[in-house]
Amino acid sequence: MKVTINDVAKLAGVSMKTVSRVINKEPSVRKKTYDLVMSAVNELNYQPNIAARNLAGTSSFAIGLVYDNPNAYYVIDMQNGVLSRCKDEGYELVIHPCSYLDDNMQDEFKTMIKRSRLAGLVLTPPLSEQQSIIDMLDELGVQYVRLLSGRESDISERNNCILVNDFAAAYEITEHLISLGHKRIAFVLGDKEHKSTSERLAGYHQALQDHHIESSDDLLYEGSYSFESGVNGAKELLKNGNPNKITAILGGNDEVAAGALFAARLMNIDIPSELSITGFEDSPFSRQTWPKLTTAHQANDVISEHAARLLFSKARGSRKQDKDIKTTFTPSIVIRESTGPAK
Amino acid sequence: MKVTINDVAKLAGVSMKTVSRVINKEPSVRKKTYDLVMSAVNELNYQPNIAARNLAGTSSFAIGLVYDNPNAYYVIDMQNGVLSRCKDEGYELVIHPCSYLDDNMQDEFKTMIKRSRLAGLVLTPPLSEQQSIIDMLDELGVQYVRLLSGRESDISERNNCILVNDFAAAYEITEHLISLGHKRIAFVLGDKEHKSTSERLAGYHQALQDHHIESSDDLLYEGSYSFESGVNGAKELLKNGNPNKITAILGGNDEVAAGALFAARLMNIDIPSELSITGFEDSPFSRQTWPKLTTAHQANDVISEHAARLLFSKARGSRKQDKDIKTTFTPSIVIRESTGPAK
DNA sequence: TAGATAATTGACAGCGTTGTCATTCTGGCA
DNA sequence: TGCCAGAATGACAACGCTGTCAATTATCTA
Repeated sequence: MKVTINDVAKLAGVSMKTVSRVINKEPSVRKKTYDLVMSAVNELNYQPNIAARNLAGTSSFAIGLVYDNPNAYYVIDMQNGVLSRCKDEGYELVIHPCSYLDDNMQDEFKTMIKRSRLAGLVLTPPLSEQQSIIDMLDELGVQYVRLLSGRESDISERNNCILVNDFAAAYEITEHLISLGHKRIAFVLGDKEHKSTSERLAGYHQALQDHHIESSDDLLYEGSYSFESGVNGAKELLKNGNPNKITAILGGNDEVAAGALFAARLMNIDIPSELSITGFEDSPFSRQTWPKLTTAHQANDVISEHAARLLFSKARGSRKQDKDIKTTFTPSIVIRESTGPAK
Repeated sequence: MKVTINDVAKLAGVSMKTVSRVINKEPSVRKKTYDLVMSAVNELNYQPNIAARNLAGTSSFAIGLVYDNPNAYYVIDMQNGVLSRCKDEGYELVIHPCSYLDDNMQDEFKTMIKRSRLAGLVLTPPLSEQQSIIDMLDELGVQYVRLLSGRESDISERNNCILVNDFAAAYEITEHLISLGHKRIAFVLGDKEHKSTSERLAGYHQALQDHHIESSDDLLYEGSYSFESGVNGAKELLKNGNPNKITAILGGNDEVAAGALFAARLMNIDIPSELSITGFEDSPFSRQTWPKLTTAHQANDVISEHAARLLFSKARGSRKQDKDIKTTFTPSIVIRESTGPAK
């Protein structure tokens, strides 16, 4: 019934260990031997037993994806990206959602890691930004790759980070609005603990400054990355102070932008003739609102796939960086119907 | 550094096997011994090694979640539900997305199962409806629980199914519309291969019949469970034949309903004064459209958690059904702003 | 209280790999 | 041809747990 490495060895007329070498692509196996073993593997349709490999080997054949993000689209994309890489490498993926606000989390997390002896971890924001987590992982000696919002320049330990340049994305979006004649551009910010929030804000500020438009704090709403926050932020921004002056709103992400759109509807403000709204990320969301959102495309599945690549490359202990691995991603603007000329 | 079962045994002054019994909650361990072992476990902060358990034991400490569903909200909910149960039971979750249209899928699937020797599988629709998959699993002797759309009566092998009564949900939604005075109620159906589609259609028909409203094929649009399908379906239904007569549209699910809403906007049709629209599932979607959707609430996380419960209970080989496990779920209507009196 | 039955515990051999280290080839060079 | 370094292979002991079955202890019955 179940085929073991011994069966393959017997059929190929070599030792167990040689089969092991072949399936692990270890060097110093003669081509002839390699082919011999492989044909036995195929003939018997041999599948190495993961549990045994995990037990016997120094590291396991599974990596973990750790996230604390309520956005379903985001998580799924991340997951699929990592998963596709895992499949290619013959690894398993262990999913670990965890709330970084939860005090027990760190313990539980530690337990999880000890139990499953993962080969490595992919950390997504905002968890990837938590120094306490990083410290713990370093202490435990666990490999990890962090997905971070940032620019190439400002991260020191580049070799285990994948960067998303939210600064550039925000700059581009803001510039797009400016080119449409907007001057009073508001921003409904995401959670302020998230690095992406400050990066996007910085990009926005830089664009304004470069175009000699003065920024003002009453154009900012400190919200969170949620639909509701978008609703509330837009309501607040549009009612307060100089309602008529604001001609464009940057949503912290697509959900926020969708919320802003919702609020505009409530207030009978037409989009885009009276107000332009933009998002970030280009989640399916942005194509399902009315009107469709101008946003910055961020291929989360591709990004996470590269994170997994990097992790495997590190796990293999290859010193030199794999050329196929891209470690910096810059979202690019997608112009749809939610933005138009300033009136 | 790493604590093994032997360390615990030594500290507790019992044999390895007794520790094993304790951590596996096997019967016939004296209370005193149990406490002794447990305190040793706690003192050493012992974590059983999953790989070793998997290798030594007859079945592994991991279950799989298999899905083929493009809906991120759906998948995430399912995943979280199963995950929360896994955590309680000390199991790992292996995620396995797979396209049921793909010919290689079945092979790949088989490989995956052989590799990881999962304790069981949770199958979500539409995969759970594929007879070929079921046959394969039976042949392989793999435990599984199916999530299915259906009524209690019509499933024979009840003991490994969790049912969602889409019939009742559709009936209730349709009745709601009828009570608002609607007579020409259209339905943008989901993928016709999905059981949920036929169940919802049947519930709709039954409600119409019970209220002596005649149904007609030109009130039906055969689409799929996507936003685009909702857009196209609504366009088609509202332009064709008797455009003015249709006063309500049932969306096959929330995405479809959101699409229909989008189409209505395009056609300058006001919701709900000119047209009522409803969804299914009560995904976050339904609260983020304008206006918010009347829909049927379906707690996918709770449902999948129960699926996992059932799976574990079966894996444990308990003959009698665990009383805590609910195997039938009936979504209940949530009335929001997308439905109103027929004009 | 003896004897029998049931409950509890332990010894030990795997589970299917990989790591270590010893052994056997191979080809190159004197 | 003979010798040697280095490449290729193999033998065997882990890895940390659970299953099996035997040994021990507690409990019950007459």
